[in-house]
Amino acid sequence: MASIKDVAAEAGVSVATVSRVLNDHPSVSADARTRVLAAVETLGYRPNAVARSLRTDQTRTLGLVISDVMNPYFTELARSVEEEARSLGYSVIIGNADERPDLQDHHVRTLLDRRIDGLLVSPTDGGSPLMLDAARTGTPMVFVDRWIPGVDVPVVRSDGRGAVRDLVAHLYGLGHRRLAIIAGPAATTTGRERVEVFREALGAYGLELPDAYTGQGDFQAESGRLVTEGFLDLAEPPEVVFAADNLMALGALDAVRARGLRVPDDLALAAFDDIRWFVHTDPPITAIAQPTGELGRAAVRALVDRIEGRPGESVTLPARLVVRRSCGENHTPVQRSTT
Amino acid sequence: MASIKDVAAEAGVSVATVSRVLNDHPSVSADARTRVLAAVETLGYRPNAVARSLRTDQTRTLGLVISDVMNPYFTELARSVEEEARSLGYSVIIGNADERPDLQDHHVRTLLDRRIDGLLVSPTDGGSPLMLDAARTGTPMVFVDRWIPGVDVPVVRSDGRGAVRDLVAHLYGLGHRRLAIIAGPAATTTGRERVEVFREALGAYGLELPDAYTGQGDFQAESGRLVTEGFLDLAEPPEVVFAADNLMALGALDAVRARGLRVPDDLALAAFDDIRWFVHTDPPITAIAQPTGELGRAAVRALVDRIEGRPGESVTLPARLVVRRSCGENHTPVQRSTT
DNA sequence: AGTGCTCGTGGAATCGATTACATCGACCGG
DNA sequence: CCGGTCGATGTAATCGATTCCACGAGCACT
Repeated sequence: MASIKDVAAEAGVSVATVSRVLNDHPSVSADARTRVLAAVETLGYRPNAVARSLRTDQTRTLGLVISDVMNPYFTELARSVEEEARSLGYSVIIGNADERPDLQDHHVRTLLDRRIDGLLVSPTDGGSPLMLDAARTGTPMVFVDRWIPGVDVPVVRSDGRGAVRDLVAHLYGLGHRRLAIIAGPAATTTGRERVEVFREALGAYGLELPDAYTGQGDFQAESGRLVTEGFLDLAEPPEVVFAADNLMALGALDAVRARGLRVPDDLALAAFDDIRWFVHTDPPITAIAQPTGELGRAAVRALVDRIEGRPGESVTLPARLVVRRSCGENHTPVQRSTT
Repeated sequence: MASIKDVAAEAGVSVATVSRVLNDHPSVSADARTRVLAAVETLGYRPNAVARSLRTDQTRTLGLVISDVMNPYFTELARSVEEEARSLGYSVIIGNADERPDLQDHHVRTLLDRRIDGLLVSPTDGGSPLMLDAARTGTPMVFVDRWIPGVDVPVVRSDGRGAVRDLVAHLYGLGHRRLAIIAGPAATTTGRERVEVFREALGAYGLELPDAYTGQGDFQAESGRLVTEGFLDLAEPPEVVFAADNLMALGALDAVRARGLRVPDDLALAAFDDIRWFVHTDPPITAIAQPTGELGRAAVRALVDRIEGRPGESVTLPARLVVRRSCGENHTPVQRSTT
């Protein structure tokens, strides 16, 4: 592969001049410029990004460590992150943690080794020493979706409080009184928060969230299935299950089906995170939709701001309720959306 | 960030010795080794992968350019690719082409600039000069799922011939005679091939595939919807629609629903690519399942073989039919699977 | 004419690793 | 006791860019 030296030789100038042409530095003569450009063309020269990075100490690459690529929510997030990054002249390397802290650490480590300019993380846990360290020692960093409390890093996320309130209103209006939740891992902010918000919303209607109705999941489909089976085995099973993410909702659906029961008649179902497949399930699932694309874009903007020396602030965007048929037919005024 | 020089100073040895310790070269004294390791520890030193890559001319990174990350099939492929690569000591950078040749080119270019060790591609089109060039000039490369005919690059893919035959047998057994297909882009091998294989399988039953029953899609949901509407507008609409990928099947489902019709009673539906959501749609969708994970792993192995100087061969794995309810209740002997 | 700019250019240092080569003791066999 | 080998180590070249600095030419102003 041709290097800058070859180009310099071909054009009859020094490597310094070639570099100047390529980075369009002002003081290069028109003549030199055309000769260099011609040489670049004939040699099919492409600058070696590795060498450039070594010298300039910037890779124009962002790292994105997400909890689970197979989760459509994160896939969409990853896609919007890449799009926005590309439009700002950055590439992104995605690391899939699969909800495993060790894998998360592995990815953070290799990304750091590769000297990415900044890191976007949706933490799987409370934060390993490695990540805390990176944050402290000044690696530009932004949390997206989930975050680690007490760490001084901007957070880009959505606030589901209003939407969960709308959901509870919807459920209450439908006559449901025994509501259960499949929580996410307590180590994640979203895992904890969604339960709290739900409990709070129930409180407004004088309803409780007993321990028996609080199942512990891990954001994966299988855990949703297991927890739902537990609910169904209860002497007095809940009337509604609210899954804290889309995969656990899928698992819940499995569990209900496996018993020959039906949604919403035997058990109503709602989920946090709206994905396009929810329109096509049987029945279509009522969900809380996050502005996923906007979240990804905002996160990249915040990170790039940090990288380029600007402030880079936290952003919180509201989620909204999308009512479908999985909680029963709807006749209340809280309906907000469709499709 | 501490460099190898700092470590050398701290340990009281030369950088060469530090490097030797880190790459466990045999001739280093135990004493030097422990001192270096201690220094590494206290300084929290991590080797700069950028510098190392420049010197060794290898990045231990694979590039993966896929057609569409939002397609669950490719998401799963990407995941298995990353897993296998990681186990072999490589990282992977994913580029999402979104079925757009220009984006595909953009990613190939930046990956090449970053001097990735090898490239895994699922081409969106017939191949740009850039990609053809890369293949010719010796960049280790492997095609996965789709390929470009006439280019001397190993191909890892699945063969749907047998499964499509099983599908047609299943449909025929159910009494269907008017079968239509939503094809993928003619620029892709899978787009063309699936139509041919389908036509061939129909032929075995004395059935034709008229032009009117061959809709042109682009592997995206919207095109599936459009094509299906066209089919439904026909004076004599087909009894079955076979979508050449999962997203177009989703679009077809939309189209059928939008008219208040039902699957499979009014129109039966089958898809190439099985994804977990198909179990949960209404009705569950009959599909041809590729061994996606195995495909991804085999592709990585072939690529790494090439990179490390071993042959690196093409692999073809069989797909299989998974019968569900979207084509009508099944009483034929060809049923092969469940779940 | 002399001074001081600016402009275009090349030489060389630099980034942080790896590694060929040289050096120096120690040890071994004859 | 001496030449040779081997093991441990350091010095310096190298990878391919960017960029500081120096230099010379041309030009304007006094």
